[in-house]
Amino acid sequence: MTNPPNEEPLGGGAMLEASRREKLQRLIELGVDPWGGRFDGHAPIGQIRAREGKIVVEPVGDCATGQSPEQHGPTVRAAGRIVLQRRKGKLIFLDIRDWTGQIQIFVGKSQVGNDGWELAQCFDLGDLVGVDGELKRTKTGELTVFAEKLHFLAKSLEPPPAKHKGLRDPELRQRMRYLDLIHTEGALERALARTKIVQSIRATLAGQGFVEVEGPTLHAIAGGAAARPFVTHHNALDIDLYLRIALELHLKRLLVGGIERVYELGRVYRNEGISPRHNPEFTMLEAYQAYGDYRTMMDLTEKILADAIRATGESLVLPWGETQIDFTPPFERKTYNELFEQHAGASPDDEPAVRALGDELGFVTRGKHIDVVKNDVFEAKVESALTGPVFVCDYPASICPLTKRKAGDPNVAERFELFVAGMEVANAYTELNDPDLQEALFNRQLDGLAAEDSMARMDRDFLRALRHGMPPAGGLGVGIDRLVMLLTNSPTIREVILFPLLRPEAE
RNA sequence: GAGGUUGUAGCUCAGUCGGUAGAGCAACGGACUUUUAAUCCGUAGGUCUCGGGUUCGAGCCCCGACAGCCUCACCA
Repeated sequence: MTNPPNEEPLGGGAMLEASRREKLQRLIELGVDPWGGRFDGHAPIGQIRAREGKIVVEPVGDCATGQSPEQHGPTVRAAGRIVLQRRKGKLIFLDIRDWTGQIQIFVGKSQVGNDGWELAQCFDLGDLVGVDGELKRTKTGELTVFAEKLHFLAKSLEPPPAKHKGLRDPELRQRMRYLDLIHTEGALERALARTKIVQSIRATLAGQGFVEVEGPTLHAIAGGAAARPFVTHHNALDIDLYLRIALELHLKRLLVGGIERVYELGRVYRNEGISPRHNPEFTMLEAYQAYGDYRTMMDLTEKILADAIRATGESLVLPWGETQIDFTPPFERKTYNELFEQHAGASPDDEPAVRALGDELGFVTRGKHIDVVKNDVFEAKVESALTGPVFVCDYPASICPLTKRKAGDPNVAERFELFVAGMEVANAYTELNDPDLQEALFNRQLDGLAAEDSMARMDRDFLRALRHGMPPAGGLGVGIDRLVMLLTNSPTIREVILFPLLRPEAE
């Protein structure tokens, strides 16, 4: 390539793009639209590969002379992105990839003719092309489409990453997820696995008679969880609104309204930090079943998980890092106190010992309710030990403001959290439907929590709904992103969220 | 928000003691009709993240900013 005179020599990146633009120009001169158009009748590459058995080998000639036998294969049409290119004189070997697989294309000058050969001279790595040809094997046995006609479908003007190492920089992988999906081993599969999991969850719930609804994402009162909300503003009404932090309170209104099995699977927003397990927007499932309780939701949880794993085509024993997790139901069921005793090294009923543990761990314990201290200790000492899957059952009532108390023991709430690999992936209650107790719990400031962080925002309409009578019910929440992490062996939430929050790119 | 760590060609990465900026892939030119990360010959490509400072001299040392990652905090 020569630079026009009187112009600055191009830098590396600009030079790479210029060479591609030159080929784009050449395509136009050949009368080819570099941006292609509708391309009918092509088969997914995975399906094309499955037709390998249709290749017929006729041993013509003499085997003794080493003459290669004649092959006849099916005529196929494929479309995909060029991911590798090997030019060898008047031959080109292309590897093209679509979302079902990858296959080699043989382009010979005499086989595709001068027009086809000229077209192939305009190919760059990353271009999208189509091909008609015969499916056969090469001398070395590689399944190959022997091109008879080439089609240009779209030009790629940016150079792709290093052809085998791909994108390594996690920042680039997240900012340019499109490149990550193309070039990172397993990235596309993981994205599609997430879709399969979500589809499976919807199918399981539908099979159990649940209906899906869409609650509001803009809330006047952000309730249903203890989290700081994002604030936004409605201009016409001139009011501040909050992005929802949970689905709970509106779904329960629908329970009052007679939608007896109801769920929502959608995005919630929490104005908090980012970590390998947290993204400010994440996907939550909440499901409510009238006349059930938290045990009903345990069975449902097991079914949702087992179905989802089967939907991804995996066995119920899944790899997780260096270890494995067995998701075969039923999952272990242990009480909170039992696990506390086992892993924290103190009796949960021995208040001085629990407080001492809290002090030891560096928590502020003074003036805090014993259950808050106990839960701090639990989170620090017990949760990480729960490789699970294990249902942690029967939480201290005072840290569960939306949960029904156990009959005969007002200090214990009918709640479970499902832990796997030290992560909470599900949280379920026997839902509190006593409006007076609910109001009292909203009113009671939880010890040690600032008002803006607590559940203590009063949603009066929700209480009014409860006063109209909510059926006793079981409710379940599942963090979909974390579930997908576990089911796809992904160490960070950023691997399973296509576009995680990043600071804006500097200009 | 705090601490640690990383930032060098389009991508992946080297860069010694502070002394003229390196490789592989990709690109460009050439050879090659069954390659497999093709090979071989040649060419070009740099605001060393940004801004200060120390120094005769900074990719390297110091200060600050920006961004990613890790740990912690908030939280699920």
